[in-house]
Amino acid sequence: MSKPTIADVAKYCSVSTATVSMVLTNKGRISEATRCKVLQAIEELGYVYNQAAANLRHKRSNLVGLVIPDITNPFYSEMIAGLSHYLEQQNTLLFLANAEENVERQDKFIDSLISQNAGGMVMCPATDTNVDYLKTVRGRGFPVVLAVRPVGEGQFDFVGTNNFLGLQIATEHLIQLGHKHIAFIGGQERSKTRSHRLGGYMSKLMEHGIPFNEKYISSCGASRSEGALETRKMLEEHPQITAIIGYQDIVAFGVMRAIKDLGMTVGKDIAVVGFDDVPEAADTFPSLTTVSVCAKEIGRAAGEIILARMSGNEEPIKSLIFPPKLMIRQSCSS
Amino acid sequence: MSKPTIADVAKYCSVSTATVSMVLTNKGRISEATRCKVLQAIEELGYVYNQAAANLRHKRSNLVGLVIPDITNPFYSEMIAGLSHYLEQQNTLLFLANAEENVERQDKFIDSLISQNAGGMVMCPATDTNVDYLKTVRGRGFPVVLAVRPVGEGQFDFVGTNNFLGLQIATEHLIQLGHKHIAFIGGQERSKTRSHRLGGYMSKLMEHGIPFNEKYISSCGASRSEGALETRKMLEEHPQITAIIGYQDIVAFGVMRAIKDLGMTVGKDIAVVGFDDVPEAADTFPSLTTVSVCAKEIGRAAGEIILARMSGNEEPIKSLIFPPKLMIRQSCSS
DNA sequence: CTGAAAGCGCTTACAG
DNA sequence: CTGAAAGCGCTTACAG
Repeated sequence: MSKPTIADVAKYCSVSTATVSMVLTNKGRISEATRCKVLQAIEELGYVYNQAAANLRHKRSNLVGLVIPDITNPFYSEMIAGLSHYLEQQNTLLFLANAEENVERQDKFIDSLISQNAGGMVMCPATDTNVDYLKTVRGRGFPVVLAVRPVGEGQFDFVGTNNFLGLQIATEHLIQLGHKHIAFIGGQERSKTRSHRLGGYMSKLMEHGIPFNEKYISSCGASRSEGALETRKMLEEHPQITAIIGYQDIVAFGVMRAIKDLGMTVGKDIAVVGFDDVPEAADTFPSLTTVSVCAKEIGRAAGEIILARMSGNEEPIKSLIFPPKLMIRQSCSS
Repeated sequence: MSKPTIADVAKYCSVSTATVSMVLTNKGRISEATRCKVLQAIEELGYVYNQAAANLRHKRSNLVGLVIPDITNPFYSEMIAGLSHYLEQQNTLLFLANAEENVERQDKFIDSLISQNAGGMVMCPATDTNVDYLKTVRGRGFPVVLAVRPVGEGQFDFVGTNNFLGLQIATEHLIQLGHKHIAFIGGQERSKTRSHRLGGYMSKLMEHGIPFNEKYISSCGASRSEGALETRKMLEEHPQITAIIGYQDIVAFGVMRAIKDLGMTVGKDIAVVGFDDVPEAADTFPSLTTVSVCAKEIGRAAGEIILARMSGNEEPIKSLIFPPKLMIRQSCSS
C-alpha cells in the first residue's frame, strides 16, 4: 500500500482527521488519552507528515530559495554553509539554484521557486540582473533579500560588505608599503561590486596624490586561469608595476601563479592583495593578504532577514553591512 | 488581491478550470481559440502556476534532495555544480542539505525531504550513517542514490570512483620514483572510503616488498590545518619519510604547508600526492600531483540515476564507477 | 472540444 | 475535548 495519510491514521484509531491534525500540530486541546492513541497509530502505520499539503492548505511555506552565480567559488560555499546552518535550525528547507552567472537561467529559477511554493529567496544576483523583474516578483508577495551583490540602489533588503571601504583599506596598505604602481585585476566590466571596489581604489590613489593610470585596470572572469592570463599581459606591458590587487581571492591566486611563472617572487618583486578571505588564502605560499568579509555571517544574516520577511515583517527596507577587514599575511612583504 | 489561481483565470475568460488546466499542461484537445483566450487571461492576470499543488494532486514530485557532509569542501562544490546543472535541464529543483558530517542532522534532513515531498535524494553519507534507516526510507518508496561514499555494500545505487585503484595508482607512482617511506595522512578512522584507499596503498607496498609501518598512517579531519598538524607530528617522529599521500587534496595542501614551514621543499625533500583534483590543485606552488575523480561527472550521473528511479525505473541496483586518473604535476619531483 | 465533480493530504472555523 | 465539512490549487476520468 502507498503512504498512509492522516485519514488512515484517523480511521486506524477511530478519531477524526481533525483530531489527528491537531495532535500533529500541537494545536487545540486534546486529551492525553486520545493523543497517545493517535501517536501510537502514527508509529504503527509509519505515517509521515506531508508538509507540502499542509503548506498548500494554510498558504504558508517553509521553503527558501538561494540563487547564486557560481557555487564553485569558495566564497559562496562559505556563505551557503552559514545560511543553511541557520535555516536548518529554523526548520526551513533550502532550494539551491546555481545560475552560472546567466540571467535567463536565473529568471527561470526564480519562476520555478515561486511555482514550487518557496516563500522567498536570498539571491546573489548575476551580472546584468533585471531589477524590474525582481520588483515584479516581490510585488507579487515573494520577498527577496539580496546578498553580496547590491543592485537596485536600496530598493531591496541587502546584506553584504562595504566594497568601497574594503578596497580603500587594501590600497592604503599597499601605499603605506611604498607602492605607487598598483594594478587592479579582475571582475566583470559591468559589475556594480567591481565599480564600488574600483572607487575605493581610485579614491585612495587620489588621497595620496598618486596618478591614476587606467591601463593598470583590467577585468576578467572569476577564475585562477583568467587572473593569471591578465597578470601576464599586465606585467609584460607595464613592467613598472609593483603591486597587484585581485578582484577576488580566486583571481589573486591566479595573479600569484603568473608572477611565479614569470620568474618573480610574490611579496618581494610584486605585492599581491586579494578580496574575500577564502580559507585557502591562509594556506597559499606565500599566504595571501586579503580583505575579509565573513561570508558565513552574511549567509546567516540573509537567512534571518528572509525568514522575518516571510513571516510578515514589514519594517522598512534595510541594508546590513559587515565592515571589511584586512588580513595581513605574507603576499605583500618578502 | 492575492495570487490568482486557475479558478480566477477560468472565470476571467468564462471557461472551466479543467480547460485552463489542460492548456497549462498541454493535455487534451483544446481549440486554438480557447487556448488563446486562456493564455491571454493568464498574461493579464499575472497568473503563475502552482507546481506544488499539482504535485500534490497527481502524487508526483519534481524535487530532489542532495545531502552532503560538507559544502565547504571544494570537491562537493564541483559535484553540486554537475548535479544542479543537469537537474535544471530536467526542470527539477534541488534541495540542499549540508549535514556537516553529523548523522542526526542528516536523518532530520531526510525526514524533511520526504515530508516536503521530494521525490528522492542523492546522498553522500556522513560517516557512521545508519544504513538500516536508509533502507527503511527507500522501502517507503523514496529512492536514494549514494554518491562518492559507498555504504551498505551494493544495496543502493551508487556513483563514485574506485578508491582502492586510485590509491594504488598514487602509491605506484611514488614507488616508481624510488620512495620507500611513504606516509598516509588524513580521513576519519571509521570511514569506508578511507579503508578502501588504505587498501590500495598497502597492496602496492606489498607488491613491491616494501614493509608496511602502521606508524606511517594517521587520520585527521578534512581541513588544511589538521593536515598540517598531522604532518608536523609525522615528520618529527619519522624523519626518514620521503613521501606523503594526503587523503584528500585539502589535507594535502596542509601537508605541503607544513613541509614548507619545517624549512623543507615539497617535491625535493618530501613528495606529496593528493586525492580529488580540486581546481586549486593545479595552482598551488608547487602544483599538486593528485588523483582525479571528475566530481562534476559524478554529480551529473547521480542526477540521471535518481531521476530515472523517480520516474519508475526498476532496473536492478547498479554501481557506476568512474576510474581514477593520476594527474602528474610538480609536487613529487624537484 | 469542454464542463461538472471528485479528490490529492492537510487545516480550520464552527458546532456540539 | 472532538467531529463534520469546506477548502488550499490543482488534475483527471467521465459525460456530453
